[in-house]
Amino acid sequence: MEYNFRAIESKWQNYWRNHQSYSTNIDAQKAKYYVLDMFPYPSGAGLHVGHPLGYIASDIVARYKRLKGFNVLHPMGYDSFGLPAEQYAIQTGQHPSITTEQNINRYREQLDKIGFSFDWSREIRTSDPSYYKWTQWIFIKLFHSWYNPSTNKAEPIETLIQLFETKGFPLDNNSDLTGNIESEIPVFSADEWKTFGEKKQQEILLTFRIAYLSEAWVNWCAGLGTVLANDEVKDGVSERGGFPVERKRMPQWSLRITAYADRLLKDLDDLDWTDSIKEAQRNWIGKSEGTSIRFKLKNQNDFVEVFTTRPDTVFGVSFVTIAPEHELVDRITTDQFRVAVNEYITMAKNRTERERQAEVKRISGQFTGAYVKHPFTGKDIPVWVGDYVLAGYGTGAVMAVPAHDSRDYAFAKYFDLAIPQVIEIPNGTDHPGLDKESYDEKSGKLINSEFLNGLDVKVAIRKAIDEIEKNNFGKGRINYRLRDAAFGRQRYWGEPIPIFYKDGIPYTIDETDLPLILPEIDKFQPTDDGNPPLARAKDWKYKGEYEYEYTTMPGWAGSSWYFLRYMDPKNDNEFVSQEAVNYWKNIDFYLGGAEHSTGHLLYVRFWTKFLFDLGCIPINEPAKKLINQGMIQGVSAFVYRINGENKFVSYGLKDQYDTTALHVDVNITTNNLLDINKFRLWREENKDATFVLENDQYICGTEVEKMSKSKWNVVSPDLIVEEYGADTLRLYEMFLGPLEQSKPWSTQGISGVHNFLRRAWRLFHDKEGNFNVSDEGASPAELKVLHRTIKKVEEDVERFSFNTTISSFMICVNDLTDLKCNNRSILQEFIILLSPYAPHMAEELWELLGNKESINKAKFPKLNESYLVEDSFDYPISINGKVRFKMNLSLKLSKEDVEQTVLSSEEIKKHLQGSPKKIIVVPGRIVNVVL
RNA sequence: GCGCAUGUGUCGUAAUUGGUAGCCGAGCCAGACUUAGGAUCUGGUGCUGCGAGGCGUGGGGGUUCGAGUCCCUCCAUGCGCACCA
Repeated sequence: MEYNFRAIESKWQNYWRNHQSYSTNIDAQKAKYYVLDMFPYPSGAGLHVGHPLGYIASDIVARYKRLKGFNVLHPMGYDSFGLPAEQYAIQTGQHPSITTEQNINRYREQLDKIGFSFDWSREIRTSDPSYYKWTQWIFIKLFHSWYNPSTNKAEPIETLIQLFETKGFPLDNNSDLTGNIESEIPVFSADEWKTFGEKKQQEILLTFRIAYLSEAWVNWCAGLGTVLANDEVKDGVSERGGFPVERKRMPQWSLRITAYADRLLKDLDDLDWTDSIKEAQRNWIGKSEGTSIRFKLKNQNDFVEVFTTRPDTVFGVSFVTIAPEHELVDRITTDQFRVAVNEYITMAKNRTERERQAEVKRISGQFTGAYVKHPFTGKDIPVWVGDYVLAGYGTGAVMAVPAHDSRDYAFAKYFDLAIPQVIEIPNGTDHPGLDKESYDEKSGKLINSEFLNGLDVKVAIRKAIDEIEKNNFGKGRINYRLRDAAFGRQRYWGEPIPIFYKDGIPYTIDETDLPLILPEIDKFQPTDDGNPPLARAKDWKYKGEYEYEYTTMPGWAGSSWYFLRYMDPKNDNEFVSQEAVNYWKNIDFYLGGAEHSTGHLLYVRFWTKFLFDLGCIPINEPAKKLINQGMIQGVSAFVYRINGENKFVSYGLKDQYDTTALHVDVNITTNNLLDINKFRLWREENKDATFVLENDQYICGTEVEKMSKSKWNVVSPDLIVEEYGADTLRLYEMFLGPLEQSKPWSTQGISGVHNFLRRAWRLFHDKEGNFNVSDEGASPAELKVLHRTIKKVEEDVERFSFNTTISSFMICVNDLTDLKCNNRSILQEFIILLSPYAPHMAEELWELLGNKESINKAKFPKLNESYLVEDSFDYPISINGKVRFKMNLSLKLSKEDVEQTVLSSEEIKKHLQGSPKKIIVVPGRIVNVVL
């Protein structure tokens, strides 16, 4: 019987389903292992061959760990709230839940065909009320918590109220409570606090909550009609849809992730994640240490506070620049300059983010007419407004040191401002001089700087901070680039925020009223008066009386804690039971795309730390080990239409005509050759197309691009499964190259792995195709092949190198075929090794070998190194003609003999039997001697 | 501009601690078998040279008895951040 993958694969997929082979329960007797894939958003395009890449790798790890005796949690679910389903609803009126349901069914069908060992009894969907009930529950916790800087963790808001009741505000310890708080909090005493009414108290508390509502600058995307978080904006346009994004000030729910900035940064060190992801997160958090300095305004009892990392250059300040949005602008501008300043600010505000970024090189600014006093010299320093200063970073104001900062330099040159030098440019640098560009390096000796003169930059920085703090001009300060995360979306298809308003103050709904179900509405657009779609819901009031919050949670809310829910997905009383989370703890192996590095992966760490602080879970990081699978790109195919004609010219001849390149569906091409009949049927307008061929063929042009429906380069795994089987797909995707590398999809070489499976199958069958294994004892050669493979497979899986494992399998099968091996025990162990990679075929052969239980209950073979000993001599040697000689310890000499013996190469030769052709000389290592 | 990653035959790649570079697969060449299959099997295949040999891991330099691997520098590609003070 030939290897009939179709029959085998459907047989075993049914078996696994009917026997619930992969459902998992807590088992205190066994060590746990948690393998998790980043769950997909179920898009309308279905799975393409890129999706399964990571799922196959994680499935191999899950199956391998089961064979190793671990209790493996390997769940799957759907991140099913999101924009595309809603955009589709706006266009067609079809409810997003219907679209989502359809897409999920299609995903499931496709996933099932690949033979994954997911525990589907634990499936979750973020859009399911039984799931988002707990997302809302966590939001309520976030609302009722504040970040206590002196304990450095989140605490119930009651502990803050207690502090207010006993000490008032600010608190007497030196912890910088306001460092993370944007709004200005008035000073009040404990007694005053008690006299404040409910409304005033709630307003004050709101500014401290981890989930808080405030007037804030947001990324407003008019195209999507919603606010976006920083990581959802790329190059000034929305990541979804590519619509322009502008800055806008509006009331906005935010999560105080900035309170966790330092912990998010520090704890990266202990994570086994790739450097690039950790670096991306470090950059995103953007910690910088510096100093705040207050510059007193001339003729006014107020000051401009700046942030700088270069306090050493304080004597080089020639002006101060503040952001156009800065609250001081209006107050300090003199009448003489008011018109010009207002004009400038209007211009700056009307530019979109994209325009602003595109025009980085263009310098603009306006003098306000105001002056500040230099803190040390008392000299007058002009104050300018400039949009190169960002309102959202630091204090929104900078002390400009044009001689030693390139941006200040450009500004000073443009407006012809002074450029005083305070650092000597060291000899030997190729700096062209201060009349050409600024000197930004952090090295050199200070000059023209009073008490800093003669000091080296690094020393001067410390000295400057000391002096600034001593004179109370400012203080050392740590700044983060990270911004609090915008949490409300003016959209329908998301979790309703469990908030209602009473007297204009937000309150959380009672936990017993959860979940707050997403109400039905008839249209998905915003209302005519600009409210989010939820405002359309009829009779939707809390307790029939209070208005609900109309914005919904962002896409990343549900995914920020889903790994916990898998542990206990059906629990109606808790988001996860203590028993479950204490057993499963964190993810042992997390796999997903690198595109989530500053989004999901930061948020899930944030929520985990928050839940840890409140004592809800015993872990403070979600995943110790993370691997990012590379993207599988599509290879797009192009046809070239002669302009103005319905005539297409083959790739090699296209330059002789005036043509337009058009994407063509890659599924109607084979090896870049266009199937002309299919092309004519593909689209109505192609029916009468004519062609200019080369060698009677139409050759398509190609280009590697992201796999996407619009580029017609999507290859579905279904076709591969249909033609070659799921096991071949699994093997091939792993064989393509290192998991983490991106690569274009190509089926060149798929026959190689397919043939490998057929050859493996043939090991178990005689020439006539009858199942045939022998019960004779295994030969030493066969044992050697087997154990070499065991060793390699084990090492490779442990270091997540799957492509090399497959080479080892191929070598193993080649060797066993050469040895004409049909030994039962050898083949049985081999098939266990193979089972994580090609589970269907492994199950079938396992059954033919007479085993009653599924192969996933088998034990991973034990390695016996003694079968691996080489029969050749092993030697190292030689430094500068003098030769230290080392011998394979299993042969003649002891370790001590080896390390003490010093011989010439002639002498080595004497020690060797026969006369070696070549000796490879290696101090301290063992290498072959070629005889 | 800053940061991170990558660079090896015709192609995908391998070489776990510095130790015979190119395993495994694809492609190509030759042959065997054949009910002609997109089958199977055998041999060959880094470059160069008739040959012994020489040269070869993006370029240049260094450390080392020995470098694809470590260090410096430059180049190219990909990704991330970007007027972040």
